[in-house]
Amino acid sequence: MTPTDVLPAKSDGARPVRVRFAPSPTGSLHLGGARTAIYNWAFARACSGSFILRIDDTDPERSTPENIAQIISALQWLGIDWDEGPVAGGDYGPYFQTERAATYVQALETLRANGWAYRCFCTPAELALMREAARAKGGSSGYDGSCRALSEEQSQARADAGEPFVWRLKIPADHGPIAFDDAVCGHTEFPEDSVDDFVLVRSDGSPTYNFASIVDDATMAITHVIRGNDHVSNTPKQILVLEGLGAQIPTFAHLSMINGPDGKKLSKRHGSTGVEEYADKGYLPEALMNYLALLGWSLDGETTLIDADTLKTRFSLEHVAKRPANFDFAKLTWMNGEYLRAMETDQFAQLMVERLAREGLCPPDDFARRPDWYQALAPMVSERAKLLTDIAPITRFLFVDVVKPDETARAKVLDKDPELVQRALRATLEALEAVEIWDVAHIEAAMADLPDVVDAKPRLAYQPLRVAIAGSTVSLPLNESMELLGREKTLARIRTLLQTMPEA
RNA sequence: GGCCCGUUCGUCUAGCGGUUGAGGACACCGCCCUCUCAAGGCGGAGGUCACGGGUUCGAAUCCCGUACGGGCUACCA
Repeated sequence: MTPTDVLPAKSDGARPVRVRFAPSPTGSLHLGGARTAIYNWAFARACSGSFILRIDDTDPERSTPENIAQIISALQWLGIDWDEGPVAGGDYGPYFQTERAATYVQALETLRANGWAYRCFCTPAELALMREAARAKGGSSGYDGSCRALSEEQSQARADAGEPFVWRLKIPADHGPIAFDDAVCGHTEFPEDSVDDFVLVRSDGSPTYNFASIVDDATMAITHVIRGNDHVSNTPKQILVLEGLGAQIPTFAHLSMINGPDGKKLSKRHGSTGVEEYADKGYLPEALMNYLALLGWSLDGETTLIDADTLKTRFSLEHVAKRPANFDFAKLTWMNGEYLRAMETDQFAQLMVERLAREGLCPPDDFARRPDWYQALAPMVSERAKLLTDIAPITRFLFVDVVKPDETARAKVLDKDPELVQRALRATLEALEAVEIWDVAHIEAAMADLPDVVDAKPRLAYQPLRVAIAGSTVSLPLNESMELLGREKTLARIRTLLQTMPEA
């Protein structure tokens, strides 16, 4: 097999769309990476193309199996599926760069055969000096190409003698500016002298990112390279490699960066930057995907709630914004609430039990044991929760044995008008003790005239009861709460609170 | 230093030369609903479209410059 066999033939015919997400596993999947993955995935789906996951692990120092596993599970959590890559397999593998050494060797062979590569023996010290001098002169600060002067014999002899060297790209002297039409940024041009003869293969034989990545894109027949804005300056280098290889040049689409709320680069300082942290914090994958999709892309400027199915059919590169976006936690959180409320009752109830069980408030199989109870509770909770982590605080009073009035309840209710509290609680107790059938309808009927009985405004008449059963001035609706709590517990809590009240 | 890019309400965005007195969403404020909190409904405030020059009958929309912000400038990715 000759090197060119692995390269797609140059052709003007429309190729089937193939895009890839190629994270380097030097850390977990962060928000920016997740958005890039979502755009690639949505684009592939909308074009009926293929979405490929490739692990760009050419940095041996920082790449770890743990990071790879984490990235994969984060993508799965988000609901992103890939047609080729780790787990999925595919015809263009392997999908780990560390397993693709042969491909890079072949690509280098092709480059050499085409006169596009040469050995460089310069030492790091020499290189540093060179950069310094170039920068002082005020021009571009790249490699000056001194090893180009070496003849093939000299070069080979020094290599044979064991002198360390790297392979550099030999950019044709009269090349001219390198231009490409970015699907997001539009026409982009780089002067030829702004790109230097960069390193292709390190002295240890491993390929650099700018070489391996684009060779893989070519051999994997990638048609659209959708990636972060930080790669714009790498693009001319990669195009040059493609030219040297005689390979087809894909369409590039560079996405703007995501900044923190303060407009500065997103970092831990702003809160969570890793996708899995959002799962822990109680965000739904659908909400995170929706939010991230809208951070730099819009469907029509009006629609804000966009589900995965819509993304998969309507996503397009044309509406991707050029400018960087600031991450807004408040909007993400609002959106999460929207998705929570849109959930089917049973589905939400299951999530609820999962969360409660995690807190030790109920057994893991509690939903199966009393589905009706949870189905009644679920809508009241989903209406109030913004995050999954809100569930436990909201419902805790239904699961614990005793509730203790919190500080606000003390100050604003119990201590404020003890006399009214006792009056209201006694009246409530009396009314509830008479309830024959313990359900919302009967409880409600019994409680309806409480304000008249205690001669207080409704809000004041009912607050003591709320404190008694929930220990708080804020709770789920009372009648429903009492039904769910059960007759005995409800009455017991009212009596308990009454006993703690000072004698009037 | 050099090379590239960006700049519309606090934030995310719509806008591709006239139909825009710049539209939507989050957040904020008010009212309604109401046993609290939410949810929901209604309404409000918030933008001299970074700035300065052009081009044009007409510019947020096209061109040039300035300022500010960002990226790259490694044998990192």
